[in-house]
Amino acid sequence: MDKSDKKAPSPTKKQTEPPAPGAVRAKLEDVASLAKVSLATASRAINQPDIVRPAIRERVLRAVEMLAYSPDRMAKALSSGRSHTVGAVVPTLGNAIFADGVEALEVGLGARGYTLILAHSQYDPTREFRQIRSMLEYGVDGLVLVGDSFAPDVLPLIRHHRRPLVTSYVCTSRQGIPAIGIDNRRATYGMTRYLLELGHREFAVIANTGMPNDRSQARLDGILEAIAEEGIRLPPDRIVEVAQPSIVAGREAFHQLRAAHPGVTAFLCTTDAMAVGALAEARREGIRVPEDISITGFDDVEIAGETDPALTTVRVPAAEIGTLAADHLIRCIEGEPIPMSTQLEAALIVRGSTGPVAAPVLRKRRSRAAVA
Amino acid sequence: MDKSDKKAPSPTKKQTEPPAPGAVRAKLEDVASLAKVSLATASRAINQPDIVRPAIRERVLRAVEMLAYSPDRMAKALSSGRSHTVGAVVPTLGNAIFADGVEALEVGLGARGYTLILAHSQYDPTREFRQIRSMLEYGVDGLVLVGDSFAPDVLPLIRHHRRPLVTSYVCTSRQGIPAIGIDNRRATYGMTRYLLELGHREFAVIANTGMPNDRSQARLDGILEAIAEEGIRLPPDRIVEVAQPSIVAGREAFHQLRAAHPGVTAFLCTTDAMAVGALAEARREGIRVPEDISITGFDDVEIAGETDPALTTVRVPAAEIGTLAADHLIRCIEGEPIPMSTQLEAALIVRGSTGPVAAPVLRKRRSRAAVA
DNA sequence: CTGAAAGCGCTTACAG
DNA sequence: CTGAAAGCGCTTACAG
Repeated sequence: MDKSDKKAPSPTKKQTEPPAPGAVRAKLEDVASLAKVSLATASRAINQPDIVRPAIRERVLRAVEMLAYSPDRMAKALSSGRSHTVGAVVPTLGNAIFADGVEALEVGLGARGYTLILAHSQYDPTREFRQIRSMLEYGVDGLVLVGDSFAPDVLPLIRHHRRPLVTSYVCTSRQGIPAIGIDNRRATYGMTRYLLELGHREFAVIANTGMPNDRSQARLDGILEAIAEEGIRLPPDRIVEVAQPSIVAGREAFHQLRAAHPGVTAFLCTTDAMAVGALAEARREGIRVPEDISITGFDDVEIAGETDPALTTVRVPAAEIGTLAADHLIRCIEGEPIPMSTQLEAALIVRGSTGPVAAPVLRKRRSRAAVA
Repeated sequence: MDKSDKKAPSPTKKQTEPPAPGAVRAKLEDVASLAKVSLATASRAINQPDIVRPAIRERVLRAVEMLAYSPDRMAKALSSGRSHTVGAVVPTLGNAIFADGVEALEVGLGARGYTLILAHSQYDPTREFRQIRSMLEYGVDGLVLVGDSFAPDVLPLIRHHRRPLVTSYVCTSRQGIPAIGIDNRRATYGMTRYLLELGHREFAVIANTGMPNDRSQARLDGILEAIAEEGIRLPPDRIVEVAQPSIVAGREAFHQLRAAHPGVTAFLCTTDAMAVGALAEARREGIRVPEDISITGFDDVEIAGETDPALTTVRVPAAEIGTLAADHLIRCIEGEPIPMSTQLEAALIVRGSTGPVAAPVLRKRRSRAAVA
């Protein structure tokens, strides 16, 4: 019954380390019999300590120690109906706001005994649907998603499995999903107003709306709304829609926009990565920022503060989103009420890449408008 | 027994979509009775189709369709002893090489029916240990880790659970773990030889070895080895060790090194992020790159190709590492043999941030050395 | 507060 | 090729 059939593996073995390598993993039954209690009591001593007499509890806990017992979570999940698992599907880990959000989510989940199951959709709704279905089959206790638009079957499927759901990076949902995030539209609206006050009237936008992306769409809408109030409309050829928000995509889009519309003074990007690319391309073409043109980003990733000039952008509180998503989802899983809408601040971060519009540009404006 | 107790939810309901929202999730037993076969046969028709008579198989599969049956993976795991789950713990998602690696890992796993359980350790061995233990309790079928140095109890624990293990971002392990990655030491050795051939003799290093990090340590060693062959030694104050490989950390380290050692002509960073910071700081201080000094990175993340000048660096094939890690681990789980060491190419990418050492610098060299 | 027993939803020898 | 039954390792009413 003891390890006497094994020679002492090493003379340094004296702490509570895993039992002999050959030993088989202990199960609750082993704990129970070693502690001379029933299975039920052993289970209770571990999971609801207060409900069992101290003396017995101690005996069980000691047995747990001795056997290096760790519960089989699959069995636990099957019998209790709860897997203590949460699924998250994000568009990509390549964008720091998602990487940071996922990190915070994992920490928040882990702190409360939940395990994270992660997948990324690459902005593809079909992939996203499959990931979600797979997680549901897996038995996740809840789901955190991104945004508010999904493949048509997604929500019915989740409801069918009766699993709570939380969405993130947006602050409201039209589909009745609790949301934790920012108001993307309002953020770019504010950003654009700031540019208008600086005197800008000629705008162009680089948006990663090439793939379904309601956050970027909302950002684009916020821009259009703000300039519309000043009577400015943006012809379609002043908006470049890219699929992946990369630096290179930003660089190319900027090059194209600048060539077609040399009179534009303000280039708004719906993502920092694209703005970094635009900035790099402007430098390469000898265009001075912010003297000749202004460029803005969105996200406030680390590099945004380190470019030359540093980028004016909007801060997305990614870690906070992840932390709150974990908290709200767990509360939801455990039957507590949570707010349907949690709006976090999306601060406008003004740095060196934006400035007052240069006087001469105003002259060009009318002629360009005529061309369009 | 049928859904006649519910009014038709909507007139558009005709495809194979989830059953009425109120319907309870079907289990294998429901499938079996609908198909008029035993539980065992239903199970076989789904999991080992070839072993069951075609007519019956069809009947079962039709029942699966009708009931929108999806197996309970927890139950499956408990009874089969395999969870079809793989755990991965990486230092952080903040570095693109890990984000990309995890993405590829997840894709590779998903393609073969495995689910990814993810955690990050923030370079903390104690956290890593806890994550691993939690995953093992969880019942993962295998583990992918990073590097070759772990908290002392990690390997015994994994062995105790008899779970296969693969490590990544290094190409060999002294602990007998199958490894998939690059030869970090050799990569910086090559990089340094290249700088030596350019005429550099005064070096400084910014390394993220502030936290345990055998990859960065190996990179540092490669540098020291190469210069040692030329009879050059690096005094400790020419090496700045930072904990987190951030842009800001690189900036500060560069500032400090440059102030203390103005004669240094080559600054090697063990990470692109730090090199980007160093580059930015050099620009701010009016130091020309590569005319006055050379700066190198490691990783070849996207931004490395977009700085001005673009960064000379080493390419880490992160996606390939993730893909191979998935493949090898699954093969290992399924009892197939795999190579113990898989070395991927770590190409030296020469770009604009490095150049021949400037003549005048050679003059300064001796006096500076005297100062040190 | 404790125990005997049923049950979670599957898989898989073991017989037929 | 198919079925009846045991079993995976826990939890949890239900009695005492």
